[in-house]
Amino acid sequence: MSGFNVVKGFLNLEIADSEWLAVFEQLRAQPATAPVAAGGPRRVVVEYSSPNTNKPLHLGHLRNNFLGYSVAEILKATGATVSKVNLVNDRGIHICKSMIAYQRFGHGETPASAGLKGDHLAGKYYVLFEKHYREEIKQLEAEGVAADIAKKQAPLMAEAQQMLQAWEAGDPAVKALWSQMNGWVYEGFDETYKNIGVDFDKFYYESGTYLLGKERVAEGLATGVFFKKENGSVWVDLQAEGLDEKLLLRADGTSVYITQDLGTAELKYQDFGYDSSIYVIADEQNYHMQVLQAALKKLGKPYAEAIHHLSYGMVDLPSGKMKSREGTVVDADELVRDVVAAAKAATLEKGKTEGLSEAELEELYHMLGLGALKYFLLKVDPKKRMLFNPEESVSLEGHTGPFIQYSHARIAAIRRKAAELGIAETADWSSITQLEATERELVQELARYPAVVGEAARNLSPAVVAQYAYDLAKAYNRFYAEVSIFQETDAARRSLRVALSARVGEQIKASLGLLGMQVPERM
RNA sequence: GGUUGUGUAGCUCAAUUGGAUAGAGCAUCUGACUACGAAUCAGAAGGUUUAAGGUUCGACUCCUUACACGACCA
Repeated sequence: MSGFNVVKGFLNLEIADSEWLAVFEQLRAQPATAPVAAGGPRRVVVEYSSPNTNKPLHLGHLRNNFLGYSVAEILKATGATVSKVNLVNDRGIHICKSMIAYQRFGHGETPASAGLKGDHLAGKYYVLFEKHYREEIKQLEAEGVAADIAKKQAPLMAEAQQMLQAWEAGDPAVKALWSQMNGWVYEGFDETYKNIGVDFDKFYYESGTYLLGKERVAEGLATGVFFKKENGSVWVDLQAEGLDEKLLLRADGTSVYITQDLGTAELKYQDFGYDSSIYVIADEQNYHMQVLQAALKKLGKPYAEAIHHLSYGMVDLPSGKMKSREGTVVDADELVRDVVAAAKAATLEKGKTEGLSEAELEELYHMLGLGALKYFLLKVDPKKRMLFNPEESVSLEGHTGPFIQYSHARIAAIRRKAAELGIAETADWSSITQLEATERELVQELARYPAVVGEAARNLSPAVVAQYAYDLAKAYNRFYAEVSIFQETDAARRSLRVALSARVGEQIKASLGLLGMQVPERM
C-alpha cells in the first residue's frame, strides 16, 4: 500500500505498483486458458440449436447457437464437465407439410439436381405448401366456407394430417420419404454448423423420444398426478403452482411438444447424470418450460430441480419482428456469406495482409466476418430482446469483434518484432518501482479475468465476457498509444511491456475463445 | 382479462448485483500516422435513467402505482 485518501465517505487505499507487478507475475504463472474456480454445478448438459427439419436456420437460430456454444465454453472454463446436445424436432405436422408439397410439386428433385443445400430444399417445399394452402383457403372462403373451417378442410392440410397419422402408424412409404428428406436437411444443417463453428456431443431426435414421453404420461396417469378428461385427452393441473391446466396428450393419443420433452429430459439424465440441465430456448417458451419443470416435479423425477431455462430475447429487425409468412426472415447461411464478404472487402481495402496464401486469406475473412456477427449477437445481455441492424452487424470498427481481433493482430506483430530483436517476455523487473498509468490499468484489467468468467458462468451470460474482452482491448490500445515499447531504453521496462502485450494477447484469445471466436495473427 | 419480461444519450448497448461525477460504440464536431499496425488513439457535444410516490447514509438497481412496448396463457 502506498497511500490513501478519503472522498465522500469512501476510504481509498492505494496499492503500490510493486504489488501490481507481483499480481502480474502471479497471473503469468498460469496459462490464460487455465480453468478458474467457480464452484457451480459440475456436470452440465447444455441443449441448444434444436431446429425443426422443415426449413433452414435463420437469424434467431444464430443467437441461440452462439449463446449455447458460448455458455458451454464458459462453464467448461470454470472446470465443469459440459455436454452439448441438440434436440432435433424431426417429426410433426410441419415436416409433413414439406413432404406433401414435395410429393406434389417436387418431380423427384434432389439437393444435387436443384443445386440447393438440403435444408433449403426442404424449406422451399414448406414455402410452396404454405402458398398453395393459402390459395385453397381463399378458394373455400370464396365458396362461402367460414375461415376457421376452411383452414381445416383445405385439401392440402387434410393430406398433411393424414400423412402425420400414417407416419405415426409406421407407413413404410411415408417413413421412407421422411428419412430421405430429413437426411437432406441434416446434411445442410451439418454444413451450416461447421461453417458457424458450433458442435454437439450428442443429437436427440423427437422421433426417438416422444414414445418415452408417452410412457411418462401413462405413469403420471397411473400415479394420479395427471388426469384424463372425458374426451380421452390427458392433462396436468398446475393451478397450485400458479399455472394452469396443461394438455399433455391429445384425445387421439398423438403427442404434443411437451410429451416428448418429458422423454428427452429423462434420456439426457440417463446419458449424462447432470446436476444442471440448461435449455437454451427463446423467451416465448417461458410458460412451456415452467410447465415442463412442474410436470416433472409432479412425477417426482429427481432431475426436475436441475432444469434451467436459459431464456433469451428474440431478435428484431429494423422493420420489426421476423415473420416467415411475410418473407422477412433473415437466412443464416446468407447472412454469414454477407458478413464474410464485408470482412473481405474491408481487409482488401486495408491491404495489410501481404504474405498470406489464398487459403489463409479465405480463413481470415471468415474469421473476421463471423467474429463480427458473433460478437454483435453475444454482446447483448441474453435475456434482452435485441435489434439486429444489418449495417452495424458487418461493422468492423468501434465496439465490435474485429476491433478486439485487431488488437490481437497488433500484439502478434509486437511479439514477432520482439522475438526478432531478442527481447525476452520474461525478465527481472525488480528495478521497476513505478508504473505508467496505462501499464497499471492493464494489469488491473488482466487480473479481473477469473472474476469475469465466474460471473459469466453464474449468470449464464456471454455478454459479460464480451464486455470484458472489449475493455481489455480498449485498455491495451490506450497503453499502446501512450507508451513506446521498442523505443524504451530501460531493458527491464522494455521487456515488461512486451510481457504485458503477450499476456493481453493470450487473454484476448482466451476470452474470445469463450465466445466461439478466433483471433488472427495478422489482418 | 391473467401471468411475465423490458423501458438508460438521436440510435445500439454497459453500469462490478444497493455505492463515488451513470459509461462505451455509432452518428456529429476537433485534433493525432517519416516512433512499434490509424480496423487505432486523444478530445468536444449529447442524460430529470418512462412518470409519480416510497424504503435509507446512499437507488438505474429494491417496493407500490401508472404508462409504453413485447411474449405467453385464455
